Amino acid sequence: MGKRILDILNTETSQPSITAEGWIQTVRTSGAVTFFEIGDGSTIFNLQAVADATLPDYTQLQHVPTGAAVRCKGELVASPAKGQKWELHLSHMEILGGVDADYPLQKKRHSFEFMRTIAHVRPRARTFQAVFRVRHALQMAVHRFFDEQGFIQVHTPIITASDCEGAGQMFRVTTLDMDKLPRKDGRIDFGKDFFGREASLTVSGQLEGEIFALAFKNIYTFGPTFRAENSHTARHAAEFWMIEPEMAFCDLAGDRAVAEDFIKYIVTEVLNRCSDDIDFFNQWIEKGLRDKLESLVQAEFATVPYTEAVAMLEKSGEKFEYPVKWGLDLQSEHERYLTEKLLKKPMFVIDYPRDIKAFYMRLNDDEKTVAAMDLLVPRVGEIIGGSQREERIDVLDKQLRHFDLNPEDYWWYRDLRRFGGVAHAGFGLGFERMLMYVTGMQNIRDVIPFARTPGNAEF
RNA sequence: UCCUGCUUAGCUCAGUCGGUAGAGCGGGUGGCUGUUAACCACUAGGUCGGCGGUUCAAGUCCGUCAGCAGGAGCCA
Repeated sequence: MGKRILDILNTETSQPSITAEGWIQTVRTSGAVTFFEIGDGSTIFNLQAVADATLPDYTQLQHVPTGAAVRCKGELVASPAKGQKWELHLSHMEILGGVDADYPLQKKRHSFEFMRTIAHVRPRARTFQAVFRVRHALQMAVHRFFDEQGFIQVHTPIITASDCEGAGQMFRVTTLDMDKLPRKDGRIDFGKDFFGREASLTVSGQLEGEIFALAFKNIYTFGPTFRAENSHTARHAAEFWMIEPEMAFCDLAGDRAVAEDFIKYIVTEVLNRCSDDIDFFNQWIEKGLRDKLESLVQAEFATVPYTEAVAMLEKSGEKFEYPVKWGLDLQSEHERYLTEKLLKKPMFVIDYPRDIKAFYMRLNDDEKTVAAMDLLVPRVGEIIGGSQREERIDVLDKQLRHFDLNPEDYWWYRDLRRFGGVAHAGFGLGFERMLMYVTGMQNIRDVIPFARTPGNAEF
């Protein structure tokens, strides 16, 4: 195994003899000299390999196609031309894997839409190499942050028989024979199914996360999440990854503090570890991306109660497509106006009306609002949603009835309030949405290796 | 599910008022002593998404179906 391209390019001195392996990104011929750019995914930059007529089989090798897998040997020397510090003067090049004529990647820009149809070669393209390097770095940063803060990661179940999750349409999991469904009283008898009851793929690990928070104090989940909504937007996928920390002995202010530290930490990590990739996105994908990220890290996040946010919007004089009124949820145009135009920095909106939020959020003393928080950031809008959880069992039961839910279905969730229950809080962050924010990519399908969306599960 | 838009060469697109199908990139061939979105010349490459209609004549107008994308809703 030869050195990675990244290591070769970071060499301090010239090298009389090195081996480099990778895929041909592009070939240029000028007179008696041919330039091959070779990449292996380790960095946004390619290694320029230079060949002339002294190379054995030079005339054949001039025609090595884009995409070919090669092993190169030669001398690494300082490059006389601009564009790269080092280049490889070839003494030998071996083609390990050729390329058929219908190789779809060309040395030009393709539409992201076309790239989605060739997800098996898409990771070879520069933009996607950068996306998936950053995806890895961001993921590592998430684990590192929580580990350093003393959080325990919990692997909450992917298959759930709990119908208490109640956040959108769920995918059913079954081993029943679809052609011969067992029936009882005219309805499908899920008692005959694998788990003896209806089962689905999880839409959230939060409720199970609360169980562990009430044992380990600070925990987080980071796993796949599934929503069967027929959503056709750039921000929705049927399968995505979600991060959900949960902290016991913690109120909404503590929740906010963790969220702010967390976002700043993971963005800082990406800036430090993927600086070249961020430069690439800054140039080709989103102008001003680097400034956006660096100012997020510096900014002191604001906190505005929902009631005040509504008042601010009402007296802004701004014309909105959707109405602004106490009791209505904020539309993304409202969120963006607040964070981009009015405050010009990340902001938490807290204390939302109880009727537009979930049953488990802690009821405030005014009995009209709940201890919820959304973190809004410029150019994206909502990126985190969280709350302090209702720990008082009488109030929780009242909330369940208020939302027409049956307390018996939530027996273990209620037990947590009877067995050493204590104030606790948490939040959820869609990993791909964060990745979109950090890379500037505008479609969630382009930050997931193999995206699942309605009608699409080819790869 | 609703609304809007798109579908023309391998890819990205242009195609005017309805009148013989176009460019760039990519492929092939040749040229150029250092290129970096290389450049220059030549060349091959088309069921204009499917079906139906209007018309002397449809890529273009109308209807319909399909696929894709975006927006809304829902949310992460």
